[in-house]
Amino acid sequence: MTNFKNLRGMVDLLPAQSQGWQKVESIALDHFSRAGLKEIRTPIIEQTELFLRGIGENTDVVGKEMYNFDDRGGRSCTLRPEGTASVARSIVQHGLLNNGPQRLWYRGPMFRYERPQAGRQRQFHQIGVEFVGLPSAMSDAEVISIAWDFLKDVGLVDLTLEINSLGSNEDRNLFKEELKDWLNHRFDLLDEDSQKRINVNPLRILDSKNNSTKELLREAPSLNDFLSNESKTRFDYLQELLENIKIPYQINNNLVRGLDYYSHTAFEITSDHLGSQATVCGGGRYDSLISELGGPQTPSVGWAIGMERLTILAGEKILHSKSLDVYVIHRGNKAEQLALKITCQLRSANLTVELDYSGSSFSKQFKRADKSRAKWAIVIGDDEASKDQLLMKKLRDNEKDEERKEYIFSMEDLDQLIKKLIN
RNA sequence: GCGGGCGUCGCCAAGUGGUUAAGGCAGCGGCUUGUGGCGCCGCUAUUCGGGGGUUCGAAUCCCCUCGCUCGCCCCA
Repeated sequence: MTNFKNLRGMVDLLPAQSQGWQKVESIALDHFSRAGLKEIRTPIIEQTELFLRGIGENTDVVGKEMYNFDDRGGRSCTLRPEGTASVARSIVQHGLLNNGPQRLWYRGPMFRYERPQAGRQRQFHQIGVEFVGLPSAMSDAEVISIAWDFLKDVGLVDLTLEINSLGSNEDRNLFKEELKDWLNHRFDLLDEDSQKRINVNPLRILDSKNNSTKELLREAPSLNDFLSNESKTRFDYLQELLENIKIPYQINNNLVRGLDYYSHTAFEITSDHLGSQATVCGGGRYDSLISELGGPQTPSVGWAIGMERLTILAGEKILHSKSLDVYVIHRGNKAEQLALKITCQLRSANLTVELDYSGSSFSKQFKRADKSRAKWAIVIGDDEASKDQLLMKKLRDNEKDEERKEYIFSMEDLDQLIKKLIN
């Protein structure tokens, strides 16, 4: 076998899809720049330790999904499974916080060794936002609104925003102990996964999908009841803010999320058009991540959107590509030279131009011109070339014959020609 | 990592053990060596994801492997 294939879960983005991605990305960039965000680009490889510390050793992502390897110097390296830890690292390393809070966005490939599924690949792409150094509930609301408006603008419908408060670290630790206690008293009633999690990550049991565990958990203590007054007030205020800017939300007290660094606000935006991987956007507040990585205590909030899932949802709507203005048809040696010349000139006048390379009959070239959906054809053959002229013909206009007009231009009259093409 | 379905030309597919692997779309060429959107004609898989096995004979049966897909876990 001499043919090569892509590795499992590593997907080629083909020309048919790349236009849709570009469109989505340009909408994102537009939203980000209007929100005053700056881009940050970090390497896709980091030392493994960063993710162990940042994401948490007991999370699934770290425990079973990372691509790790030793480099030639014997350093343990990891292909980043998410963006936030790297961004936090970079901010601390370069002392960006000395310039005040950072409002940033990033995009790029992430890697997780999982079984591929619809909307899930081993190399996948996130576009994300981080507000670093801002403690207020208002920043939570703003960050959520950036995601929400962006997704709406891409044309997504039937989105649901779910929010929850995980409380402060103290709230959560108190609750964890209480929950562990409660669960241990009912150990035998739990499913196997949940039993394993009791000591490692009891919070995750809360959004167990196991039916009998779900049933049992109805009676369980709720994190909500362990929130301090301060945390509660904060969460209430966030809701008030969201209502104020007319972003509909649902409270989901079981929304915990799988990365250890979250505190207070956690949120997800989901769609029921995605199959079982319903989350398009996930995020939350991470007030202790930066200090965990050796920086100052820095309250922060952010989210990430999965590009694969987003483009699945955006579907056809987004795929309209820029249509061609001109298709250049030519035949003969002299004509060829003029054809290339006029193509370049039109492009520098900002027109979209495609040049035929087949060298086949005019009839064939016209068929291709028609198929290209260009508005105009420019024709250069021996006749035109010898007179330094070109012929321009209007294509597919209202499907009416009288619109198929032809015009002859001399190569000198470029300005007139362009004017004709643009109107 | 676990469980179910699937894999025939660039795309959609028929074929389910017997000597030549339908068809449609797209592509290319011609009818029409200088004029398009229709029509007609022709060409395009020594091969059925890959490897091995069973058989006189396999795309069709078996094993392994790769990939896709759905669900679980988890997440974007």
